[in-house]
Amino acid sequence: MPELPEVEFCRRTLERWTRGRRVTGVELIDPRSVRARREDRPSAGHPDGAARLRAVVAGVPEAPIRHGKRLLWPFGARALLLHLGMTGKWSRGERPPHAKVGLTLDDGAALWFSDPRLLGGIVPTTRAEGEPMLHEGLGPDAWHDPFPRIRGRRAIKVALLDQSVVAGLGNLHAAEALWRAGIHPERSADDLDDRAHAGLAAGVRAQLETVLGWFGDEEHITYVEERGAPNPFPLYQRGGEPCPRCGGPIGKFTQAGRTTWWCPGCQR
DNA sequence: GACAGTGTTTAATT
DNA sequence: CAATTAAACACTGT
Repeated sequence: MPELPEVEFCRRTLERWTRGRRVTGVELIDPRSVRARREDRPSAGHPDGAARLRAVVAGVPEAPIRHGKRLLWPFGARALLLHLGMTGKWSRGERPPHAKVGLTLDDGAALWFSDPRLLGGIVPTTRAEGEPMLHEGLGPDAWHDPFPRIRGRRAIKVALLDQSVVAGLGNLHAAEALWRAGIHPERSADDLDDRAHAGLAAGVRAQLETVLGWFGDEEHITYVEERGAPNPFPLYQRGGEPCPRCGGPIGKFTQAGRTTWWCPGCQR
């Protein structure tokens, strides 16, 4: 369930699973997961998805490239644009529930794309067309690129969720980054001085670095994903619990239709 | 049964 | 024009 660190982990695992391999089999289990255009909704599955998918993976798989939450996975001259949506996941081994696409490799391994809510998708395209699709409408990558000076009257948390401002942050990590920076989620971007902006950039970097560090380079079970795994976040789904920094109760409210968790004691 | 949920797009509204 | 809200997508878990 992916924001930038989870998508980056997905990128690394796909690269590791397929380096030096070829795809020998493709199974399109649910045609709704393959789209003709990036912005298409699940109800508009690609009319010729299976054939287009097969044509792409006939090439030699290369390392996927990430920008924000999108991945471009080149296979020679063709490529797949991947988005995980809310519940998309690539796994290896046993076929998971809600598997939408299966790939068989020449080492016998099976790779699966599963996505119960169908908010993710796969767009078969060419490398040439995929490159602009990877970046279209997105601001600088929150991890690789210099953090932008955010402007506007909007609440800073809402601006952080706007992928055209900065690409890769989602509801969870945006809230945690603001907590790290000690900034109130409803402050407007224009209201932040240079010092607060620098703190925000540092908070985002620290948040992403921390979560990327949890994954490391090896195959790991991810936190919230495993049912019953402990929640490692100080704020996420912890309304009413004490803030680990100031001890005050964590609060939550709604912004732009999403739940914002925050600490009234240490976010000004 | 009701509702929230690590996402994105489009339309409607203020 | 800037910004917000609602709805849609489809399904699981509480």
